[in-house]
Amino acid sequence: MKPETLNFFDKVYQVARQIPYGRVTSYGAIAKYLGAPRSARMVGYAMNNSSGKDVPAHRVVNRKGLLTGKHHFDGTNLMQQLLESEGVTVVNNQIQDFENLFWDPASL
DNA sequence: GCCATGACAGTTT
DNA sequence: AAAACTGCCATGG
Repeated sequence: MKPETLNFFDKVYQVARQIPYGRVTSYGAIAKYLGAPRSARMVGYAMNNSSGKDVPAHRVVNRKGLLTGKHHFDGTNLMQQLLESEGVTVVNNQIQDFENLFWDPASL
């Protein structure tokens, strides 16, 4: 990865790191916070490259609270396990009470 | 430099 | 209301 490329990704990583314990956020929320509400897909793309980083990708889900990125984790239910380990209830790859657990980066 | 892909989101049928 | 389609933007080939 080139240093310039990290520009966008790094921003995503920084925001993702700000996600409090037991909280979740959506790609669109992060993208919007970064000033690129249309680049929600890029956020997920960045997460894919977050391997080896301190980025809690398991706390980032789509706007519906669905664990769309669970496929990118090692196991099949690893992402769900991590969330449940933080006190987040997940059923059928979907976060329960998502609206209540939702964390907006603008809340900083 | 153009074509294809993707962990989303919003709009339309 | 549910499902399908398109738009968007950055990355990789």
